[in-house]
Amino acid sequence: MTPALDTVFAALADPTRRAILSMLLEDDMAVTDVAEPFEMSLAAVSKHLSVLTATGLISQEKRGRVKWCKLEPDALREASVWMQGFGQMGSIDLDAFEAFLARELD
Amino acid sequence: MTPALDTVFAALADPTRRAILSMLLEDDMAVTDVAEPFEMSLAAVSKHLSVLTATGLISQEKRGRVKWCKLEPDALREASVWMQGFGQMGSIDLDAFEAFLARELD
DNA sequence: CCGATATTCAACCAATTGGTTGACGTTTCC
DNA sequence: GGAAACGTCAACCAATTGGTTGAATATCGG
Repeated sequence: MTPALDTVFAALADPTRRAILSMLLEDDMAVTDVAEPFEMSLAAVSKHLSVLTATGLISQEKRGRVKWCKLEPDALREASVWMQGFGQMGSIDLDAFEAFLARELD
Repeated sequence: MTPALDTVFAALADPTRRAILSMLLEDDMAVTDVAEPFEMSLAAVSKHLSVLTATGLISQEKRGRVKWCKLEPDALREASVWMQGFGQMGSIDLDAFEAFLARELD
């Protein structure tokens, strides 16, 4: 089940949540470490992480007393495709785009 | 000035507004015509159009007594690029991507 | 077992959002 | 001039959001 566009875009509308996603691009992180750079309570960051988890943009796994946060970039897929329906990307052939990616990432 | 990611994503989070953008992909439309398919007041749709205008996703021009709404897909650019920083698209070279587009759209 | 660490829960609060209705200003047409 | 069409404004409302604080729950290390 791909996440609904509503919730994905709503999740991305908050700068704190976007920053968290960027941080997780580097590596998986514990909740406390995610919260460290932000000037808000740990509880607030915990809520943001709940939102991201609910939309599927991250996943959380508890190991011992620490809960690890992991980026789930696939959840961005549907939203990304939707956006590509507009503007310069309007007439891209998606298969050709895949092929391009395959070549590029080789 | 490219619109802030905050406002663009927030604008896209509402299904009515996304539907409006899709409609405008076909052609420019008057406010009344935009509102027609929706089961809500004209005033409500007018508000949605104000939000879209404020973020730069559409522009509005009044000619006579009708106000025309026009899609401004460039406003999606920044958000689209941001999203491309994640997932399968993580390591794309943007210049190569542009070149690919140029070839593709030729 | 005890204290420290990691995280969430619950209650609360102010601000924002998405909708309503009714009145209002323009422009058009007969 | 006057009615109808086009659209916004203003006031209001309920629900959601993003934050706070303080208490609660696990888990770890000595």
